[in-house]
Amino acid sequence: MTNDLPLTKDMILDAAEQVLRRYGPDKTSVIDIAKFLQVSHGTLYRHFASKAALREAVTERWLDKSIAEPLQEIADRAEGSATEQLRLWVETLIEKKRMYAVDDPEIFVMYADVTVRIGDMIAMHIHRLIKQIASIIERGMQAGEFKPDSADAIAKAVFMATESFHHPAHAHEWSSETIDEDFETVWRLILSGLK
Amino acid sequence: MTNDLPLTKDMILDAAEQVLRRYGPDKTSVIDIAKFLQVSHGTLYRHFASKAALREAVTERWLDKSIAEPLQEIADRAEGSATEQLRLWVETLIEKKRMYAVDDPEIFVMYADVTVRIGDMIAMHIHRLIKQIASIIERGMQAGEFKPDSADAIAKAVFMATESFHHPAHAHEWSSETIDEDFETVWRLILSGLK
DNA sequence: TAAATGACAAAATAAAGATATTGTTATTTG
DNA sequence: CAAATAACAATATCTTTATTTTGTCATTTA
Repeated sequence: MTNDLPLTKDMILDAAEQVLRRYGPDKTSVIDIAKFLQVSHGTLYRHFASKAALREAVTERWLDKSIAEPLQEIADRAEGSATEQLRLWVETLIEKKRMYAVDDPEIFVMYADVTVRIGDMIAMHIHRLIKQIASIIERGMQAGEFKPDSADAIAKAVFMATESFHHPAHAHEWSSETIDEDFETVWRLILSGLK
Repeated sequence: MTNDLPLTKDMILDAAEQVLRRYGPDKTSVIDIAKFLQVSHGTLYRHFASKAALREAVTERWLDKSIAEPLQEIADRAEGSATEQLRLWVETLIEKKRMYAVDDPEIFVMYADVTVRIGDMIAMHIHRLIKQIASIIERGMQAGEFKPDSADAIAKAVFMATESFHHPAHAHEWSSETIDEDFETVWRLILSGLK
């Protein structure tokens, strides 16, 4: 088809994300995405093995740029109190999840969907986040701010102990009136375990 | 119908539970349950407002006798270390959930189902469990074993911080090889917050 | 000749009609 | 007359068929 080529993976992902957002995950076909790009749908199979693979790629890219990267920026700051840094990191994770659940429901649903079936991709995403926490905790331990221990194990525990506040299966609880004070109490509990 | 009457709510719940267990939640109709009891299906509507109400009642009774009551027994013990008692209580909760997820999958699915939609009934069940934790923590505080604080708030925090290990949405994670050490680390984190 | 196409089979989804279930109530029965 | 029934309407589920979508691949195009 006469068109501004070449067609890249990223162009397809951009198109897929837009169409997915407009029609929702249930109603978008790969033909819809191909139409949007003005190519034949067969072409997309040259770039992605299956519709599922395409959806996964959209979700993965979204997780990276919307969640992991902004958090990485926080985790990389190597000055000031690790306690405050850790708190900011977890608060930001929670805030972003809450925000996207409301503001970007179609993509959030796709993410929640792959999460409950725990795909490889989600496992890697979570692993990356836990590594970020570990790096903050490690710094806090070296500064004598946190008591010495296995940073990796503690990081995973911090992630798990706060799952009520960021795991998509609990999204319906996030509209509770007491959710913020609940987090506050959990946080105090966790924090005194670190000190 | 010529039968050993009268028909009680509990008889219906017994029958419903058996039929539900045999056919699974998707495949059992109220006609199936009525057949099992050798009564007309209309009769069941004399005792329960709807099929949903009947299913809820089955789930509620199961939660009470399989989860809340055994835990109540542990929470009521007023001797020995509150630390150990709290640990036993939480371990028992986790162990029972894991066990029923495998051994009683049909009922567990019904329970998981009403949980994600957080019905009133589940909210009450959770409230009851948190009260049990609070009573243990209160005793620990009075004995000087835990530092003084709002027992109710802390109890909720303990419940929430351990949800990865007992909330049905996380059931698929329970087969992880590291689940026990993960819990161990979370528990240490929480416990030092109590002391 | 690398990339896209279009024609095709297989699989999934949608639509329509038939069947079964849920829920109500007037009637029956012990 | 209290409790169960049986007949009924409204809803939901299943079944069958038609349509669409997914995925493959031989052919075309730049």
